[in-house]
Amino acid sequence: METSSILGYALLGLVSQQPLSGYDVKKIFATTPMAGFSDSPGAIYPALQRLEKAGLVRSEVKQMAGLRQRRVFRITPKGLASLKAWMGKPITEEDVVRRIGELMLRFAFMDDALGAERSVAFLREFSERLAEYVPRLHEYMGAHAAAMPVSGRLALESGIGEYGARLEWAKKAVAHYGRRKKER
Amino acid sequence: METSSILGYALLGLVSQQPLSGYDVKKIFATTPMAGFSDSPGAIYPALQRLEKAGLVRSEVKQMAGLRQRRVFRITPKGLASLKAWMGKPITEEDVVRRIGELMLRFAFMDDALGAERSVAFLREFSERLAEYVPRLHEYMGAHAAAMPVSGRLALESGIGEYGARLEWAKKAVAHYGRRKKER
DNA sequence: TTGCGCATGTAACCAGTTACATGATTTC
DNA sequence: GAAATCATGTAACTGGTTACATGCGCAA
Repeated sequence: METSSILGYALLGLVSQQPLSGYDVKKIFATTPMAGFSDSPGAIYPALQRLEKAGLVRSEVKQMAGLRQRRVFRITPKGLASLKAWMGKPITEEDVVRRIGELMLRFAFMDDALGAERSVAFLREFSERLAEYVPRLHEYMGAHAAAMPVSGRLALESGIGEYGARLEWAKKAVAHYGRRKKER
Repeated sequence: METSSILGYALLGLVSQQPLSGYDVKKIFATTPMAGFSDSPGAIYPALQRLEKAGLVRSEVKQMAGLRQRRVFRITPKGLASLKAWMGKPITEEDVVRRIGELMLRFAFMDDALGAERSVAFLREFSERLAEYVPRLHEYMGAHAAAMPVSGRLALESGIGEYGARLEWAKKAVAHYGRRKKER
């Protein structure tokens, strides 16, 4: 199974929802809260080319009325399979500690790609991992606070706060899905 | 003024507090919440070499009693100047949107390197930028929530929650410095 | 007619990843 | 004496950054 970079999966996720040109992607990265990704053409176009070479997306040139030509990318079955495999991987502690951004990205397209049930399962697993990790951060703080420089300690507090916010969010999100299910 | 990568500044910050070997750094990245940085030798040793070539750190080989030799790095005046310049840069909205991790890193060594006053100034500026950005995220949510996929909307909510946590933290941190000042 | 937004791409460079390689010292 | 840990490094590869290059269509 082909694996991609984070950017690759972000692109795969985007084109899984709707066909997009490189320029569309550029606008998304430049103007929506999907920041963190570079909106430079030197990042986006080669990444799309790599995905196409790997058979995960395919493109066709369209010239629309009046406008100049655009190369529009859409996901292939193989691409969708790769996206789903990436999303469906179990969540490790390493993921939580070092790749939290990737986890959020995995979730961001999940409802469309894997459905509500798998999304809730992801959120529960995510909560579990967070619920294990947050106390570990507190312990670390307790053990080392005295030896740490002031701003280092504060920065760690910030990190703990962020992880706490993620945990709270995950619980709320599970509850949200619970309500939606009942409503049907 | 030499500029470095994020990793470069992280190393500079660490060796500004105490002399460290590459292996010490490796341990820090592997075992403390200073995660996000790779603890692989292929990242750390070349980065230290680059810093030395740029004159920002210097190293000497020490053989300690019984132990095998270690190459210990310490910061140079030029390195300290570079670190301070990086920390002291004004905080842009771009920083808040796309480089929030770098901002936290800038702060993490700030008290030692620039002192309490500059640290508080940084926190205030940080709070301001966040206080501008968080409402913008809420507006975006209000305007686009209906058109967004479920998990996309939830992921955005998570992002908003994280930024909110950072803002709360920054306010608390300013207050913390305020108390410390009074105590003296 | 100048300039901006749309739209796509390439090329040189650099830094980080992964994997490999080596050898000393300590611990079981 | 085997295994784990200490400790430092290199090399091939890959992907992202920065900068450059091009050209269309539209509006002032």
